Amino acid sequence: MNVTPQRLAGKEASRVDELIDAASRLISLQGYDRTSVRDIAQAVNLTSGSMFYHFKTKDDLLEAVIRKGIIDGLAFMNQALDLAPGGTLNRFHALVAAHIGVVQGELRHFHRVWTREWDRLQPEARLRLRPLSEQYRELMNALLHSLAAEGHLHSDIETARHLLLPGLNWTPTWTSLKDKASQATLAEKICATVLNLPVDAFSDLMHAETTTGPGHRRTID
Amino acid sequence: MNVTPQRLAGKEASRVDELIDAASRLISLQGYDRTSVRDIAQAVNLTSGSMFYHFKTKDDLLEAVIRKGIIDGLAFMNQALDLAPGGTLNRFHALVAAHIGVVQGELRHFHRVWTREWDRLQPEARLRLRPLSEQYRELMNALLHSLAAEGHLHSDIETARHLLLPGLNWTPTWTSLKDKASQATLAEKICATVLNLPVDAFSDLMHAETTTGPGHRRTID
DNA sequence: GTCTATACCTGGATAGAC
DNA sequence: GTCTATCCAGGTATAGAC
Repeated sequence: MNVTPQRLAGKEASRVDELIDAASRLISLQGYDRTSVRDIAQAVNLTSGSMFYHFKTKDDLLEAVIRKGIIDGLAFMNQALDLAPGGTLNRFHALVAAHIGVVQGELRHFHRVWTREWDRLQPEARLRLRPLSEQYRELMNALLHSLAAEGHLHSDIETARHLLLPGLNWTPTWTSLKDKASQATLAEKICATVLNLPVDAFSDLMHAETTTGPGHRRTID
Repeated sequence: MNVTPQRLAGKEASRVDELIDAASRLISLQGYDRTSVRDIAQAVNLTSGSMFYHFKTKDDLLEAVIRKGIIDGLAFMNQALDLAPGGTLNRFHALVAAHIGVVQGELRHFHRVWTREWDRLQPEARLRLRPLSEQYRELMNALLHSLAAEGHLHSDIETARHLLLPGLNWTPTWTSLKDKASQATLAEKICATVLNLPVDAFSDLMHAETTTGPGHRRTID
């Protein structure tokens, strides 16, 4: 909403952006309460006093971190969907892989702050961010509906989402996958699990779909 | 391990127990860092100074809370398994329902502290508690293996557990179920989802098993 | 065992010089 | 915009009386 103080001139990240970045990293690693304003300011070579020029309170900074996390995450997910081959199974896999990318990749600190510190937010801040996070969840929801419509998913959709998302968000506690390839592999395993299939069976189904499938995206050319 | 100061005489909970109880509630609601020793002490009509007679540090109290949470949770789960009718699907449902009971019932504050504050523990404390929490996870693991052996579960077992447990633990964020009946209903929905079945189909399968099933528990009488 | 008093520290936030 | 200096609230933990 607000234009950054130094009228977003060239390329160098504004102080606000640097602060948001450093805060995401430190809060993700130490937790909000254990991360002092002094810590964060120091990380970008500022003194604590100067931080309050850019953010009125520490809580405001937290909100900014989470907002950026959701927005960047959404962009990442949408981009993955745009690049995904047609066919519901392929798109499902792409979305799951993308979410794993968010949770394990460069956005991982933002995402962890989002999920772990969400209820440290002031109630009004939660209200402001809610529509954004709904959008995120809705992406997954839509795909689960498609899976059901095409007869792949037989269970209750809400319940499936309630198992899938926390499970995905929790993956960093038992594995750490920085590269896209291993993220895609994990995504296959998880997609297969949601459909109660062996991984190979899911793989085959998915690839079959790309070449001969219902082709929601196939052009007629 | 240690006998409580007042040689565990009659029935009244010792001070230590009261403190652990109050701490679990407050920490669950406010988070560890935002809950002061003064808060906790006051909740059981003590002054902060007196608390340090029972626990050397605040960290020790946190460890005690989590330890009790795991131990009581284990007891609850084992009891549920003992009472469950024979048949793997029934036992699976009983275990899932029991875990929901832990997460949503009287032990919910303990469980939340366990999952949310685990990484605030000192590394040595984590090491001490690890064997206990492994035991808990192993209960679910064993049942997923049985499900696979009997041809109900086709996906990778580890992955299934990695989806199931966080999903279960996260239920309080979207629903609050205090009574056993609605907990059992939710458990059915979740079991069905793990097997990618409509709820009714799972229900039928499960009840069929009780009357005619493979009967691991049926006696020959 | 529990209280009171207090030492000691670190946190968020502000004021005013530059 | 950033720094320095500072205020003040609140935290953990200890000492010693009762």
